[in-house]
Amino acid sequence: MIQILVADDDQHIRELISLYLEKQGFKIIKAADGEEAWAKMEEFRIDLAVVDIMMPFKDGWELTKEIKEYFDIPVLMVTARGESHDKLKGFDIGTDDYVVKPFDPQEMVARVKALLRRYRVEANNVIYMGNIKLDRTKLEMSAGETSEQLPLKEFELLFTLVSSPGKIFTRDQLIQLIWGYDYEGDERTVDVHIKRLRERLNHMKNVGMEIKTIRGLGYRAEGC
Amino acid sequence: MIQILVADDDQHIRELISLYLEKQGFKIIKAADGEEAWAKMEEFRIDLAVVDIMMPFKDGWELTKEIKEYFDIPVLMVTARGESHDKLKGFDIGTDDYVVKPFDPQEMVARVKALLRRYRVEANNVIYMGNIKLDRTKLEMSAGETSEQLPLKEFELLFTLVSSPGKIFTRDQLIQLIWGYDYEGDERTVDVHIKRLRERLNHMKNVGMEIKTIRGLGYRAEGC
DNA sequence: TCAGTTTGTTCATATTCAGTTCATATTTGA
DNA sequence: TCAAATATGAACTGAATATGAACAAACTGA
Repeated sequence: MIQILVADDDQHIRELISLYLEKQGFKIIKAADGEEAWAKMEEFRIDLAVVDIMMPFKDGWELTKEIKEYFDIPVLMVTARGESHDKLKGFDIGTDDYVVKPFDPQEMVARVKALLRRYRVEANNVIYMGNIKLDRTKLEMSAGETSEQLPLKEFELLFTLVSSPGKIFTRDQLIQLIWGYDYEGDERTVDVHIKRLRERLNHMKNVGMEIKTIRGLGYRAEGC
Repeated sequence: MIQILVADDDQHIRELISLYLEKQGFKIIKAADGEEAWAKMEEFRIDLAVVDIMMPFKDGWELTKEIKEYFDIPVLMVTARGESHDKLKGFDIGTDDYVVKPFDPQEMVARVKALLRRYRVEANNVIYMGNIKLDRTKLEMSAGETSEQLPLKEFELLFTLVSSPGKIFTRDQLIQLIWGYDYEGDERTVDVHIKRLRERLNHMKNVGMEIKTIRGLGYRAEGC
């Protein structure tokens, strides 16, 4: 069951949002201000948060910042008209998308679904990073219109890195995870696969990510 | 607030465990069988699960496996005497620790705390000082919007200093801690790394801390 | 079955850069 | 003021990584 936190001090809007989302089969946890919203975040396992900017006690910026710091979930912000300047600020602190009041409920629902789709490790076999999509069932990497099938090892390597963006993997860890603990071969094999992956990522333009070398440690996937 | 799931079909044991854990200030979410436990996992944000092996509908193995697949939390299993063979199986699927019935509630509490500590410590790869944040998994230093990746030695040096703010480290101590006791090189190497760190900290504005020289002794991290 | 292709690994070599050293300047405290 | 400690800039070096190519193994389709 997907659970969504709706934080808005205006009861009407709160109910409106909840109504439409419930119709989609989501379970809604409601909060009337920022403090309450944070309390609910701590209590419930939340998949996505819809956050109004203007709220008593703790405003939407503050709340979103805290959510992003402690949870790895998408946040949809609700802004009033004329707060457009703030939008940037919102994205900086990790908002994923926003709607402007008054908004079309259908559009809001669409955005929520898009965010869930984007964030979801769809059936654990599809993950996203930057502009690329990795489909494990097809060993396929795609970006925009182009897509390409990768050799098994290369795919697994990329998939592993992308499954924890930012995390540094040592060669040893990668070998354990992909080749298995009893692999006898050379650690440098990883380097070669990394090189080939980089070539592919270069040929695909606008991938929005790269594999970075952490000298002395290993590799990591990084947005760019 | 730390929230713990207690899954046991025996009401007495469930209450016993809950009682002792509540006394420690934890919030307890209770479940009487595996299915219910999973439902609670989905509903609440759980920090740790205490799981009995023998449960109706979905046994402890199954439950633990699912928990481990979808959540990154420690699981303490409760086994009946004579299930010792199964213990291994339990560890295979990712149990972190177990107690054997009948158990000493004090011991159970101790194990829960140890698990929380262990998991926290492992999450202790991030420390803060002033306005900077140091993420050891990424070798990353960030302050506000900007962040930067440091070379290994520089990072370890900064991390060491910041992990005990105010404490004076001699060059010798730093070398022992970072380079190892068998380092043969020059003590002055520390100075150079300190210098480079200071350059970085200067370029980052508003870091809220500095590395101070204690003439004749060494260095320390200081708020400012 | 067999040539042709793809994938995975190894190896030899080129390149890079973090870490160190060193020479010199500056600061500090008595 | 002076000697000792520390800061600084720059050059060096070697270990780590990147790269190109060759080889081996597995797979493909006729």
